[in-house]
Amino acid sequence: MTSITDVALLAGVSPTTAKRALKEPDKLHPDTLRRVQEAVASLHYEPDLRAGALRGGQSRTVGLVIGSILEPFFAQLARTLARELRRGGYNLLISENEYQSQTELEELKLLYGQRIEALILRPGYGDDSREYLERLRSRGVYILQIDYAPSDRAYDSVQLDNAAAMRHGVRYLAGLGHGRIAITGQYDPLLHPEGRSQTFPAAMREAGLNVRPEYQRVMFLTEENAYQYTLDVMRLPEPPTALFALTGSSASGVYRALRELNLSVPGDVSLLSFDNYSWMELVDPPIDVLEQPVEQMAQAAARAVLNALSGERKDSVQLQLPARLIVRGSCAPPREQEVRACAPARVGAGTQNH
Amino acid sequence: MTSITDVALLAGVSPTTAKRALKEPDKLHPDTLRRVQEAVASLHYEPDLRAGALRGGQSRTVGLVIGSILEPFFAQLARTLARELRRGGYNLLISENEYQSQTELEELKLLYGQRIEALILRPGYGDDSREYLERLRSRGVYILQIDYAPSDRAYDSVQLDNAAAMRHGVRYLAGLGHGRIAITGQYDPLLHPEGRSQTFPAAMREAGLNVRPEYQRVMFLTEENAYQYTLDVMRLPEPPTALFALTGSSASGVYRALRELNLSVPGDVSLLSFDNYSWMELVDPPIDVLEQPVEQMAQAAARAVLNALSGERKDSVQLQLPARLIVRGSCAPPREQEVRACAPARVGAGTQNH
DNA sequence: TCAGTAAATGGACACGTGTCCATTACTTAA
DNA sequence: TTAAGTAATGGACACGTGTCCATTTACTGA
Repeated sequence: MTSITDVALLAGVSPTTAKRALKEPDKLHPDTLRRVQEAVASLHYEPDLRAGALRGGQSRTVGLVIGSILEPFFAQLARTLARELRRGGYNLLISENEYQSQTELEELKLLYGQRIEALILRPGYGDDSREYLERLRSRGVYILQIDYAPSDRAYDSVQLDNAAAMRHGVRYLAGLGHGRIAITGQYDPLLHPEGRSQTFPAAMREAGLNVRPEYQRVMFLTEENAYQYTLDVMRLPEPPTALFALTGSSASGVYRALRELNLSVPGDVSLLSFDNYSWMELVDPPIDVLEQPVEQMAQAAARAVLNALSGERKDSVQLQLPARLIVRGSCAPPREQEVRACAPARVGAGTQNH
Repeated sequence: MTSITDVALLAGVSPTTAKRALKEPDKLHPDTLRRVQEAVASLHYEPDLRAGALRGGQSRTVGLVIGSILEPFFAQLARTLARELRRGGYNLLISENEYQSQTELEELKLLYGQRIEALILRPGYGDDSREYLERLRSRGVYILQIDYAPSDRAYDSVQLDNAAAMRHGVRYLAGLGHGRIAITGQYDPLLHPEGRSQTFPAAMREAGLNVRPEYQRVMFLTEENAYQYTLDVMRLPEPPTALFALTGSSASGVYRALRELNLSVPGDVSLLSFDNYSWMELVDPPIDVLEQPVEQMAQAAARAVLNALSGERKDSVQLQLPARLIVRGSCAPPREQEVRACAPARVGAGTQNH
């Protein structure tokens, strides 16, 4: 392992001088500088960043914990974050928690083992990891929640305005005449913490609608779970007239199940989804979506981290970005008999809607 | 920053003893062990892995350079690799090269700055990075190529049997009667190095078909490029009767362009794609694919790396896994007039086919 | 020529860990 | 009681870097 000492030896100078040739070349005599540079070149010397970080006390490293790298939303987030942070001189360590608090804690410990300076986290939030986060913060790690943040505003956060998006989505479906709306997942503070299902009941109430207990199921946000859920819920005596997928990959599972059940969209059931993935405009009908401003979120997050680490500003960051509804054709009014079936609820709702 | 020294001080023992409480607890007197453990708990001490790695000379870190984390194939690869390597006690650093040799070199340098012990690489391969790889190897970094490897077998590799897959795909299309086949990208050793377009001409020759120069274009494997390519090539006087997408996200771009051109699949043009993404069976018609055994590739790669790092075996690894053709309905014989139009070529081919 | 100053270089140490070897305390056998 | 052996603990150093301060060299002006 060639080190700066080897370079110094070859160039016939002290290690300090050799180091200066790399960091402050203008402080060296031109001849010395040249000699050292030649030695560096001939030995192909490259500094050990870990050693430097150890001495300097700063790792120049940021940790990222996301739900799943297979979800394109997170993949794009990770890519942009990595790019922006690198531009600011930081490396990004990526790990997954599968939305589960269980695996989260050990991921966090591993990251702290690398002495990350900041942590960008899609929280899964068991009590354990919650306590650990607090410890991280007390050690000086800047913590930024992304994609979801509990209501207590304990840490900075960048996320979609989930409540508004849910309101928007539910109002859109209710406006078409839907009363029996089901979402692919139910909020649970431990097992399924996220801001969409959490605000679903309120959004329904505002639209004058009720959440049907038989549509509720706590589950992780995977395609497979959404598939199974759809199969089950569409076989109920009174199936939903509209399905609302909380993530893009959930939508894929929903769609697959509907196909298998030979149900037409939007004839038999309407479909609305979060995220705007490119395949969603390729299916027939193309899917109505609530698009997240991913790029914008990632850049805002990167900026918040770089700001915090440069020690410039101390004001709390609580960013909520708006979703954009894109209508393509997967949502339509429910069939006549369905409308009649749930008319009472809807009529009562009509006055409160808006 | 609390270190083992702080723990030792609090427990009233030497740093060496304190360390032993963590690594070789059975060598300590029970009382001492307890005292140290209490100190560790009350200080919430967690070792600095970087410092340990520095002293031990081993970083327990593996680097991964892939084309794009947005390509689900790579995302799944990264996930499984991370999981398997972690099980073996290694961390995975992920970075992207966008299939370009230009950005690759600086990614590699940053990774070596972290003193990775092994490198798993989807090579982009400029001359610069090629030389740098050789240097990495001479420094003891184990190098494994993934998804693509030049024919020189310079390093270990795990990849799809691209030549066989291309043969399979072309033969399938030719068997349906297609003569004008276009692939979404053309091999170029510098700008577009990958094993599919590289072996396309040979596969066509074997089927007795010619590669049309007007279908050839060097381009990165992005959805957008595939989209633009499809628009252009389908507007030629003699457009292809079958499109062969080299990656799953390319297929998405192709599909979008075909929709925009109001071309029906497989009526106007057939579509075959690499990768098997879940949306591909949701579109109408569902897409015929050559599926890669992603999971298997990732596990083989992880095994190769762990073996090499444990110093057990030294035999070269040159793994080529087979693709699986899944027929769903996006490929069909070309229209009558098309068949007639390219009949001469095809008839000549018929005798050589098989 | 000499003092004074700036430029150029070198030495010692610290970061937090792991390893090697030395030291002390305690047990066992003759 | 003593020597030998083992258990338990401590001290010194090294990994490769960055920082601080000391030292040497070159240059300027009177």
